[in-house]
Amino acid sequence: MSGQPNHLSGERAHSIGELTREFGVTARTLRFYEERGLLRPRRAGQRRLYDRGDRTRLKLILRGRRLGFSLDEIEEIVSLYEAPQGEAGQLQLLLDRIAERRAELEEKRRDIAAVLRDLARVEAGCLERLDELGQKSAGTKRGGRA
Amino acid sequence: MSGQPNHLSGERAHSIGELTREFGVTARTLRFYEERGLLRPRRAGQRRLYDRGDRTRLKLILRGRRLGFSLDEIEEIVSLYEAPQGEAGQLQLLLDRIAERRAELEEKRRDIAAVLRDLARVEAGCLERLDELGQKSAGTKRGGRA
DNA sequence: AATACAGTTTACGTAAACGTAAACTTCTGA
DNA sequence: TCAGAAGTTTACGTTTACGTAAACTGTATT
Repeated sequence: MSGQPNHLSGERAHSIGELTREFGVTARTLRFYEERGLLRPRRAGQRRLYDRGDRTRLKLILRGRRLGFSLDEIEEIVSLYEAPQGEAGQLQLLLDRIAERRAELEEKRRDIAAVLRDLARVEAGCLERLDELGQKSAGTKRGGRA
Repeated sequence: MSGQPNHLSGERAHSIGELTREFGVTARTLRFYEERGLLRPRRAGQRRLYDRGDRTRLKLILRGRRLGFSLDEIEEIVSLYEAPQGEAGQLQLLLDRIAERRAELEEKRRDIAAVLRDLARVEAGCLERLDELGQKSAGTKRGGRA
């Protein structure tokens, strides 16, 4: 008899202020996401109460944001997670959309690899150059003459 | 005696139209990037001419864009590639900035891994469900009796 | 009762990254 | 010579993702 309604199991719900501190976003942002339909915290009177599910969703949202997805895209991605378990046709559509997203993500991954590689090259050049400088000035700095 | 000025070596320069087709961006975008200082094509009269260096920069820009970096950030990253070979202090600063960017990129990489993992889970659920459906309707569809 | 604090709604403001329209030039082929 | 294509500048418009200010509510503390 373990219930689904999270607010009945022993999970503390969080205020909007707690959420802002925990995730480093402003209250405005959380309200905006709610207005967009990305979050649906329940209410205690007027006050918003965020349970574990809301926090999970928020994590997903912020993850998508860091990856440069628009809120529309994020909505789509998050909705994939909470798919309605439809019939065969729906499932196939879902699989297709998953495949699309996967392709995008893998492109991003390649992009990241490329940038990291480039940065490594620049870094190597830097270190080499620093080494040269170290050679030349050996004796004239810190290690002077004693 | 191989010169640096690219337009002197045997490299064809490209018009703005060619660039738009090659990279799938609009002319407005290219002009905007130039206005922002991200690109500096030379001119033949009024017309812009993009050489290999410009195309390389554009690739970097678009890569950054796909990763969700702002144009400001992209400018910073691209500028790392064309560092001025300064003295020790400058080099150290450059190394620091490279480290920062690397950290960001690695966070993005983890984010991507997480989303891919989640998508894989959803996909597995889908396939399982599809399989169940396939079992139940076996015989009543396409594979009838024959 | 007064003050403070956290939260609420409503609404206008804004920065980034272009889109779009207007009016003009420059070259090229018929 | 003239139409059409490709390019140019100038300038205002648009979307996204919030920021910010105003005015109000509820609860707790002094």
